[in-house]
Amino acid sequence: MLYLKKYFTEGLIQFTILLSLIGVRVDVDTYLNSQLPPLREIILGPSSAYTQTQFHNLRNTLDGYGIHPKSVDLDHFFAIRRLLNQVRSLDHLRVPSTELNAWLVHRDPETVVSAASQSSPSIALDNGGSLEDVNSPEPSAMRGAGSTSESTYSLSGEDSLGAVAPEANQEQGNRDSVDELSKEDIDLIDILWRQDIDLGAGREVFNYSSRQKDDGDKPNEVNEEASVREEDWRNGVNLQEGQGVTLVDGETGESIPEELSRLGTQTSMSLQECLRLLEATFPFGEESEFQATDAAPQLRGPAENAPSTSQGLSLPAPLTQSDAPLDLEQQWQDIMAIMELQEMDVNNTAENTNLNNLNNTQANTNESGTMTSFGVSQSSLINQDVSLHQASLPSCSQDLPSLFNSDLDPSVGQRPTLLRLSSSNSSNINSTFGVTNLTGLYLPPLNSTNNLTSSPVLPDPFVSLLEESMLDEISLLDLAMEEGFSQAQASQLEDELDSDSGLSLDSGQSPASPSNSETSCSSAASSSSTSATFSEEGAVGYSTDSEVATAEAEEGAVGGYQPEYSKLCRMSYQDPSHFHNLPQLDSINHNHTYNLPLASSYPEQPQLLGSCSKKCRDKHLQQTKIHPPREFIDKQSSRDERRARAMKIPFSNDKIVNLPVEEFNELLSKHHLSEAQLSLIRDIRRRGKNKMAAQNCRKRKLDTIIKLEQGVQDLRRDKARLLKEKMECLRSIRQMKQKVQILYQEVFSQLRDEEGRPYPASEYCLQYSADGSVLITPRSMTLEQSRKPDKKPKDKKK
DNA sequence: ACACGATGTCATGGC
DNA sequence: ATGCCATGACATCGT
Repeated sequence: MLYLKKYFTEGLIQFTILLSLIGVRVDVDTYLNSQLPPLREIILGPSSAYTQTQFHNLRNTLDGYGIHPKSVDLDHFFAIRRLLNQVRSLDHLRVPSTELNAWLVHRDPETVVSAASQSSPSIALDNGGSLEDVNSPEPSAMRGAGSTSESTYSLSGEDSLGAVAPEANQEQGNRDSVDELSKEDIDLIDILWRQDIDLGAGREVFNYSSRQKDDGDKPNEVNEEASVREEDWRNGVNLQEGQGVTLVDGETGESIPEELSRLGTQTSMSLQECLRLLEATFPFGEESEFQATDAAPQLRGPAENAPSTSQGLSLPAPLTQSDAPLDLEQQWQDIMAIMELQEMDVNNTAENTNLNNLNNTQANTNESGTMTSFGVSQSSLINQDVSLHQASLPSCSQDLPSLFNSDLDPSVGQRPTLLRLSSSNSSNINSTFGVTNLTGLYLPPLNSTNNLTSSPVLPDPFVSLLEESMLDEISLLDLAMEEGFSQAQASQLEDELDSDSGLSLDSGQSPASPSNSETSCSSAASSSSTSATFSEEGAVGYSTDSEVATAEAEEGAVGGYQPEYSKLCRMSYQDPSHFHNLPQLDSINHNHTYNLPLASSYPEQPQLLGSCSKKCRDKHLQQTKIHPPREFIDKQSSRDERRARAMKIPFSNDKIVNLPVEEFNELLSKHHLSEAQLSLIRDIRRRGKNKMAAQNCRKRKLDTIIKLEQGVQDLRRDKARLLKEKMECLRSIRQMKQKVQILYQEVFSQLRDEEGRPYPASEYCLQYSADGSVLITPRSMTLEQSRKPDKKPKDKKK
């Protein structure tokens, strides 16, 4: 539980975030696997499945190797070959393009990474291997070439150690469950675990433990080592070896131990064989080739490949790259490189692997071909994995301080090229990560003590990455804004960009729908044989459909009563679905008789229908559409109509309601009506008009609500747009600051004191005066100036 | 039986 | 002063 808890708390969150960003399929089970043996099997299945796919390629690659010198036995050779293929296949299977991302992820939660590597067949192993490789500064007797690389990676080794230890712990836990560990092993595990807790603090101890095992293995010949390892694994020490061994082997940067551990975890069957294979293959320089060719390309992507292979092979490559002109920025680049080494060992290794691959291509044509292709893919992968890098950054940021503290190894500076590349990547990652999350953070470092190292200056790649990250956010906003900007998206954006509670627009569509429905209402009404045309207000000027016309003709062509029409409108307005319901629509259409003296025209129907429930009427209506008007008479309509009829009003309610005052008065004047009749007519007119007014009023209310909702949406869009603009501005500002920083470094590097010596960046810095002049000032002065606006211009002005 | 929405009606106020 | 309109409040009806 402790392991799980630790992993979850420390790295799982970040890891999950990264995974989500990357879209990589990383199962939490992988982590659990280390802890929970049963879960391994789950992984094993898929891995095995993958292996099948990979075999062909792997065999080809294996063929390229030919018989390894160590493999004396032909049978042994075949067995090794087979196992190797399996191992490779596993690697391939694991990490597609996304694997690179996974590798980075492991870097960040170092402990997690290692654990994941072991447990998860896919990614973690390689990482752990790389890390371990880095970690183990010990002389890798196994690998001559690896030794050189080791020194370079030693810096990162700490991190890796931290990462490795967890793996060991997890694996131990797993294997403990399977196998029993000796007290020594347990003690060692505990030590490692403690170290893991410190995340690399206990590196030495860990290395020592690993070394012991490794040393024990190393003295022995490959076969012996293999046997020893096998024994360890059998004993349950495998985990330790997986850890420690990987460390030892890791010196070469080879993830072999991890792979072996994987095999052990995945399939207990082939451990011995795997060990033999590994020993046979790896002990020599070929190991690097092996990884580079096999593992690197598909599985690990650039990053993963790099670690293992890079160590052995990478060294030359960096040197070659070192030739590249680094004049201006070397100082800070060196620093950056150091930082990057810790952080971006993966990247370096990847690049190294690429370089190594290039170098090796001549030696191994077959593999070289694959490698070159992979190298391209790797680069692409790196670019694609920007998000992942970002995710991994946090750990890097943590590492930075230590880097500064540890200060710089001259060796680091010696490898500017690699460092640069890697550093650029790493810095990008770091910077991007930090910047994305903390926009303002970047600048302070530039001005702050970091200026000494000039690490703050970010290479262009960083800018690009930053921009990409920025663009991603912006793109989201754009999408939201430009493309419908669904409320869900909008809400997400707001949640992401700004935790602004605000109104939930979820209801927004529903309000919008009414408006749509309203329009649709008109269209529907027109389409539905009702040629009614009503003003917004509602019911003015509707023309009845044919049926209505007939009804009116029958009834004496009373003016259509608008309320019904408005009713239709309202129905549709509120709920467009009503239109779809033909019966209702029909009823509405037929309802024009509402104001008419239906009693006269259909004296009988209303009564019959009135006795029936509305459902009954609906049924009746459906059955007998021939006489719709009868059925639509409701109480209220019938009430006034009946009253009018009872009062023997000579004209329809429709006319009473809708006629202009003048005409209405004329109409009344033409007929000799009693006071009761006149009163009733006025009441009918009043009620009818009030009805329409009420409908219009309600409609206006709805319209107002809709408009308000739309206004909210518009405001949200504006907000998103403004945020986008803000992001763009911030981006541009960052770019400008970067440029300024670069310029600063350039200028500062060219400054010389009276004796022609360059100013140490640690002691001096450039100050920008208000008049635009630039002064070089001791940092102590700057600190004082920050407190007091005193400036002592020193020497040069530029 | 109750809640809710739709609709109609009344009363009121403003234009 | 009258008519019209808008609107709140209430009642009614249907779901």
